[in-house]
Amino acid sequence: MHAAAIEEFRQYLKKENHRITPERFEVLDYALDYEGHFGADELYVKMKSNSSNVSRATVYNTLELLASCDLLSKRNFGENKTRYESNFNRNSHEHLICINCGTIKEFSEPQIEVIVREAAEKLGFVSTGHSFNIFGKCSNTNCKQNKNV
Amino acid sequence: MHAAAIEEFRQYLKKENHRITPERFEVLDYALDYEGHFGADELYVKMKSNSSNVSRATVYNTLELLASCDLLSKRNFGENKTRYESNFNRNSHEHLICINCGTIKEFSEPQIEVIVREAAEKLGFVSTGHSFNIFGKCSNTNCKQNKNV
DNA sequence: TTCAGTGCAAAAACTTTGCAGGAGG
DNA sequence: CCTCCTGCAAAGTTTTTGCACTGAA
Repeated sequence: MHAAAIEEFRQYLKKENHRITPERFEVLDYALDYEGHFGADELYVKMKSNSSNVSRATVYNTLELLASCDLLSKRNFGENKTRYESNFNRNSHEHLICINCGTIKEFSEPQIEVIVREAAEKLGFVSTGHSFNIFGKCSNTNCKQNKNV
Repeated sequence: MHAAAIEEFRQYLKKENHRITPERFEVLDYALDYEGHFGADELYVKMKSNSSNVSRATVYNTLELLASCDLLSKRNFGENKTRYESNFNRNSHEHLICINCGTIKEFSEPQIEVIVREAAEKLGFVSTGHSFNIFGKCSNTNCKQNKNV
């Protein structure tokens, strides 16, 4: 299924002297299968409900590792919880978030890479990533109702 | 001291039918005096240590109001806590965050407003704001040490 | 064999909520 | 005088930590 991602993760773990454990690959599997953005606890609950017995601590720890090796991206849309999304076979993109219903849309804008590079250089940073979120109100008719962010 | 901001806040409260209470202006005062970005709880602790007796709930509530009327901006730098910063007499700006020591630098880039406008229009959103954060490593020599984000 | 990784539960950090009393309009 | 706001503490949410045990190398 996610053979390429699994291989990439395995090599990363090896290189960084982290142990290769079945739990870690189980988390990877669930993470890549998740549609859209997810929180660590959400993933943990989903795994539990599928009768996995991976612990909460392991899920949190593994997601951190997966973000370190760029298989996942860490996001934060202003709800004080960390969200992740799969990077696998995806291009860089930015987010538009509806402040009423929580709908998240994506867009790409090549110019942003240039801005990142120039700002980092000017201020003496080595950039490792960025997040660009636009907040607003979407055109969805029954928008107010579904507070399902 | 912050006469103009106080007046603006007063008018906002009136317009929105919120009551005008001394506690709210006390929070405003501390918020505008705060150097840089701060969390709600940080401000509460600071006020307590200055023997203010405004409650935690009131601080959280008032900061929300101050963000609604644009005297403060709400930020989130990926630490799962809401941060605020004074907007008063400040131009729009973006942030560069050091992932080691938490140093935050600012920069401006007029092009970003254009990108925001175009993306919102294309996806049918009415934009109410944006956040653009670049993460990276700063050039500070003793950077690893001070984890004082 | 060794120690990083795991499961579990408890603690921590930040925020929200419920309630009773008090003050703004 | 009617409620909105306040203070307080308790509860809620998400994440981290401590500890003893297990299993990868």
